[in-house]
Amino acid sequence: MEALAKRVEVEEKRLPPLPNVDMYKLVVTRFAPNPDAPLHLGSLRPLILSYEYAKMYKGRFILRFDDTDPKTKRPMPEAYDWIIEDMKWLGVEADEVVYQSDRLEIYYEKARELIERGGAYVCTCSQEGFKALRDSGKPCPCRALPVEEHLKRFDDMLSGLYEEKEAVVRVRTDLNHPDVSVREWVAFRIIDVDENPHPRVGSRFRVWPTYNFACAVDDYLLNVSHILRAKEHITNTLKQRYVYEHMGWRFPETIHFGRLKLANIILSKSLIRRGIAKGEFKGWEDPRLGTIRALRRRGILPETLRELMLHVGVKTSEASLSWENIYSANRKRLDPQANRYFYVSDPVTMVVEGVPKSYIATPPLHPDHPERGVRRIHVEAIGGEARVLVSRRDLELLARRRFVRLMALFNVEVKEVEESLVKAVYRGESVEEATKLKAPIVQWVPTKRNVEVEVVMPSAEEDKGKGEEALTSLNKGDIVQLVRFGFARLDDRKGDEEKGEKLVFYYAHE
RNA sequence: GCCCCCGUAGUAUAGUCCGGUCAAGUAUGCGGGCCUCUCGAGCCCGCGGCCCGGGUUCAAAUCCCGGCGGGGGCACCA
Repeated sequence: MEALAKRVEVEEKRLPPLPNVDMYKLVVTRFAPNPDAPLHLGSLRPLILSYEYAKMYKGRFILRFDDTDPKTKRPMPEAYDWIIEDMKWLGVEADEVVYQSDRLEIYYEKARELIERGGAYVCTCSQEGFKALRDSGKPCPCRALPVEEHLKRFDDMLSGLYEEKEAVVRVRTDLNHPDVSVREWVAFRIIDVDENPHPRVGSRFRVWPTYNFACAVDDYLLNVSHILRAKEHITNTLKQRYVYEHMGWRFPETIHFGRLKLANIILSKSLIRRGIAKGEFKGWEDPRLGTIRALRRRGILPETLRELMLHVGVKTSEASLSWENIYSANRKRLDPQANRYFYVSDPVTMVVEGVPKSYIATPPLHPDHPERGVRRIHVEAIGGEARVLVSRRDLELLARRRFVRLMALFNVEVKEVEESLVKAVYRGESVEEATKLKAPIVQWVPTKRNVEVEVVMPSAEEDKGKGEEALTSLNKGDIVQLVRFGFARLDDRKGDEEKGEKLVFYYAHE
C-alpha cells in the first residue's frame, strides 16, 4: 500500500511553480499552433505544459490557431479539426478556441494605435534597399515621416493601393540592436489573396499580420499570463516585447524550454509533406512519423505522453527522448490491461507424434488476472499425430534446446528441424516437468482454426503470420500482447470472402 | 559570419538561483538473483554520472574566467 502510494506520487510529479503567479488574477496559458499539419511530438511539450499549468493553477487554457499566413505556411483546412481531435485524444480540452484569421479587424485597429503612438510605420522601401540600411544600423527614409503620412499609407495598404511587397508595416525598435533581425521587424505585409486565398476567409483580406504582431496583440487581448514556448522563439519574444513597450502593456511571463528530439523518427512537417506527396509514407499516420496520430495508431497511450512531458518538464536544455523510456512508460500502463494472445510470425508446421488425445488448451487472457477468463484453443490428434504452427523465429531455439513446452498445451521433444517442418514427439503435459527441465516455453497456433494476421512494424515493414481464433473477437483499437512478440493495436480487419478475415495490427513495442 | 542559449550515468530527469546535509536522488538501460506455463510483468541486489582546465572559498555539480561540445535564431514563416 505504501509502495503504491509512493509510486503514484512519482508519476504525479509536480511541475515547478510558475513565476509571479500572484501578479495575475488568473493564470492564462495558450497553445498556438499553425494549422498546417496535425500535431506532432514537437508540439506536445508546449501543449501539455500549457494545459497542465493552467489546470494546476485552476486557470484558463486557450487554443489559438495562428493562421495568419495564407501563402508560405498556408493552413490546411483539415488540420484545424485534426488538431482538435488530437487534443481530445490526449485528454486536453481548451476553455476557449480562437482563430486569428477571424481577427484581422482587431489587428488593424491595434496597428493604427501603434502607428499613432509612433511605435510603427509603413515602409515602402524595397526589401533589398531596406536590408542594406538596416544592416548598417541606419533608418530608412520612411521612418522619419509624420504619423499622419503613415496612417494614410496604412489605409492605402488596406484599400489595395499597394501590391504585394510594395509596402509593409514595421515596428520601431532599436536600429542598433545586436540581432539584426530584431531591427524594425515587419508587422504586416500584403499578400495577393486572389492567388493565395486563405482557407477560412478566402480573399477578403489582403493585409496580413505577421506571427509576431498577431501573437503579441492576442497574448495581450486574451489576457495570457504565462507563455510556454520552445527556445526557437527567444528572438520572437524579444521582438514582441517592443509592441508591448510601445503600447504600454505588461509582457506576460515567458518560459523558454529546450527542443525535443527523438531518434529514428521523422518530425519535420515539410519532410513529412514531401514524403506523403511522393508516396513514401502512407499518410500522416504512417508509423515512421512523429505525429500524434501515428503514435496513437501504434498503441502509445495518451497518459504515457502526458507523463513523459511532465517528466521532461521545462528545462532550457535540449532533450532527446529515447524510445526505451517511451516504451517502458507505455508498457507499465499497457501490461496490466492488455490481454494475451498467441501469434506466430512466419509460421512453420510442427508435427507432434505420440499425442494420446485431442486437447483444448485454456491459456488465461491475462496471467495476473485469472478472473478475465481463458481462451479455448482446440488441438486435434488423429492417429496420435497433432499439428500446430510455430514461429520461424523459434526454429533456432527449438533445434538448440530440444525439450520445449508448447505454452498451455503439452511438452514436446524436437527430433528434426527442417526448412519448413518441425518433427517432434509428445512428452507429457506436466508443467512441473517443463519447469524442472527449464524447458523454453513457446507460443503456438493451431493449424485449423486460426486467423491471418499482419503486424505493421514501426519501420512500416509488415510482419506476417497466423494468430489464434480468439483474436477475431477483438475490436478495432484494442491493444493486446501478442505473447513473446510484443504489444500491438488492432488497426483494421479486412474481410475476404474466400480467404476469410485478415487482422492488421500496428506494433507498439516489446 | 553575427546574436543567443545549454552541457549531471547509455537515455531522461532532481539538485545549480540562496556554495556545505550531494563521496549526487529517481526512472529507464545493463548485469545477477527470486518469482512466473511469455525473452512480458513483479520483487531483490549490483553497475554506471557532475564536459575539460584554471580561479574564488575552510568548503563548488552549485559562484567567476577560459576552452571544448551541443542546440537555437539571423524571413514581407509560424
